[in-house]
Amino acid sequence: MRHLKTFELIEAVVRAGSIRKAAEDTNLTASALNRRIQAFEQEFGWPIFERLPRGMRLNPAGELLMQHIRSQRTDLARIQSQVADLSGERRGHVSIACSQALLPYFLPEQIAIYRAAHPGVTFSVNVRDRSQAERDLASFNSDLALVFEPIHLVEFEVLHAVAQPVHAVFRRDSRFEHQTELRLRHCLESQLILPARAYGVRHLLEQAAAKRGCTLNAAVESESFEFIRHYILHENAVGFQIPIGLKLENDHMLAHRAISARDVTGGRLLLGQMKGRTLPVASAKFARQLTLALAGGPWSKITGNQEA
Amino acid sequence: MRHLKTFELIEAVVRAGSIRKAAEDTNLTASALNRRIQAFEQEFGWPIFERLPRGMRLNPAGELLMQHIRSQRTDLARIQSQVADLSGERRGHVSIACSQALLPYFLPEQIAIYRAAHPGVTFSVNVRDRSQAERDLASFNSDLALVFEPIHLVEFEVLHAVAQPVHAVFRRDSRFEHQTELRLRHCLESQLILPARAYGVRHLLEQAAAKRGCTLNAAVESESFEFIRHYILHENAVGFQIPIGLKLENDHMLAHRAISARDVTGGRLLLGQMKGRTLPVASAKFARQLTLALAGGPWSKITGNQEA
DNA sequence: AGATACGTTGCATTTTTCTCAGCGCTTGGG
DNA sequence: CCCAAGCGCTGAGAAAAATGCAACGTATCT
Repeated sequence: MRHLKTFELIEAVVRAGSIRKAAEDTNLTASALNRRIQAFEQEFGWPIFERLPRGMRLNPAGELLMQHIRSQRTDLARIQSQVADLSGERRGHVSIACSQALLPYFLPEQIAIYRAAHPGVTFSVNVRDRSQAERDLASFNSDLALVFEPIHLVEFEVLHAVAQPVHAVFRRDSRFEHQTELRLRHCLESQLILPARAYGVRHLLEQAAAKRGCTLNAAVESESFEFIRHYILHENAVGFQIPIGLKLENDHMLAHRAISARDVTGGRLLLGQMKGRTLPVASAKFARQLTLALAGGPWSKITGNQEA
Repeated sequence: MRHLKTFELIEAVVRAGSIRKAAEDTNLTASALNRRIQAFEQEFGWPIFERLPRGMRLNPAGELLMQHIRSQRTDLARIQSQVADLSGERRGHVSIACSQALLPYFLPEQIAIYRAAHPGVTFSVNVRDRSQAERDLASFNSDLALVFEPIHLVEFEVLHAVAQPVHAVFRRDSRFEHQTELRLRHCLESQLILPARAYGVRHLLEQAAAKRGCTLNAAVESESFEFIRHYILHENAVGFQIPIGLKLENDHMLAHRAISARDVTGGRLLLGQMKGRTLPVASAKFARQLTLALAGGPWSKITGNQEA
């Protein structure tokens, strides 16, 4: 949009850290860019940048303004989305910040379902850990967040929540295959493949272990859930994940089963948005679909034994 | 602001109802204005005006956009106000929609107190009836509303509420002067000077009368509370107002006294803002002052007999 | 049917914005 | 200790965008 050019330029300067670098990014001369910034500061009434010998940085006034710029831009996008909707065009874009567990099965399926009904709607899916996801919402970088056990919850408005017990993942030929109830102490006797400490599953396991006075000794630790699943095939070890990231149907190699709730308390998978924000039409509709899927789908029923 | 020029022009067209009239208001040619509107519609993606043979009118998309424009403008003003505040300048503007009763004593005093502390803050005070006041908030024309017995309350977020019984106003030489308790039936024996039907006091009186099966016969009816007060001096009649609009101290001509709560239920004076909106610093601070004044000041204690 | 008010368009003109070159300044490295 | 590099900033001419003017087509009201 033409009339928002000034705002875009300001953002470019913030990103680049200096006028000269931002000028290159925006296909402008440093002098032209400089003058637009100065003209804006004049109209605004106060400087919004600190001039440092190495470039520009936002001052407190600028930080305040940046918030306005971001919310203003997404608000306008929302209006356009609403207009598109009332024109019957069903266009729009949905941006989601999510935990890794949603990547293999749940989100691909849900997005495919939605796009089958509304091919004009595009999606962007970003993997974020549980604190980053909330920052993404607050800075308007994502419309929705679907995260396991978020931390802060200050700007986070919960749209839906489902319980997700921690599941142990193991090879089909392991001794767990035929046990009726899975206890944590049995798992701890095996080699452990643990997710990194930033993740909710790890956090729940640590809590459970601490309560029992034992420690978790990871044979292998990884940030990638996909790696963990694949590693288990090579070494007869046990991994831990939440069921929404695991296959429901049979698999000839891997199986998974919930750990008894007596040992490890289950976590919550939360669908949320930024508090108080009105979402674009497409995002709001997709959120409704996710809510229904989470509430009514098989995901919510996974509390007992399942095979991977 | 330069980059909001397009928005201002769109607003001008909405107000004027046609490009040519709006062009005069904005010191532009119809052709220039027309082209800017067209350019904006192009960028926005959809037309926002209906072209009628008699001029332009917003279409549904335009209505949606107008909401954005208004909220966007006030949001920017809020940011500027916050910046002014953190620069220690304590500048800003407070716009208030209020009932007539606040005009003679309460608001002038409160604004004077505030401006003594913050001379950089300017005020605009607009008299609005109880439904108009809420519309003013919703369209961002006012930051605050201070109204007696508002009607809709949908977009209205109550910041503070105080009870205001209906008071009878009469000449000092009237027979009410020495009565201990004032009953409605005594008042109805006199000539009545009533406020217009739109006002809350009238509404409460009508309710009370209807409950008793009697009717209110106005000798004189007026929209102006000031007129009513002055008229009573000429004809020995009785008027009705709420105490916040009446003098606390003695007055050699007029006196007032609460009507028994057994006869007329008291109304509520509400201080409010638009639901969910973050007010500019100056407005928020002034609202806090008003809240304290209403809660702790003599206004809240006026439930018994007082002299005007 | 004529007058009027409306949005819209082509073209010359004015205003704004941008580029180019250069200045003064601070900083990091030889 | 000086010099190169990077920074924000300024002046003057070039380029681009916005504007004004006159005119056109059309629907409404009298």
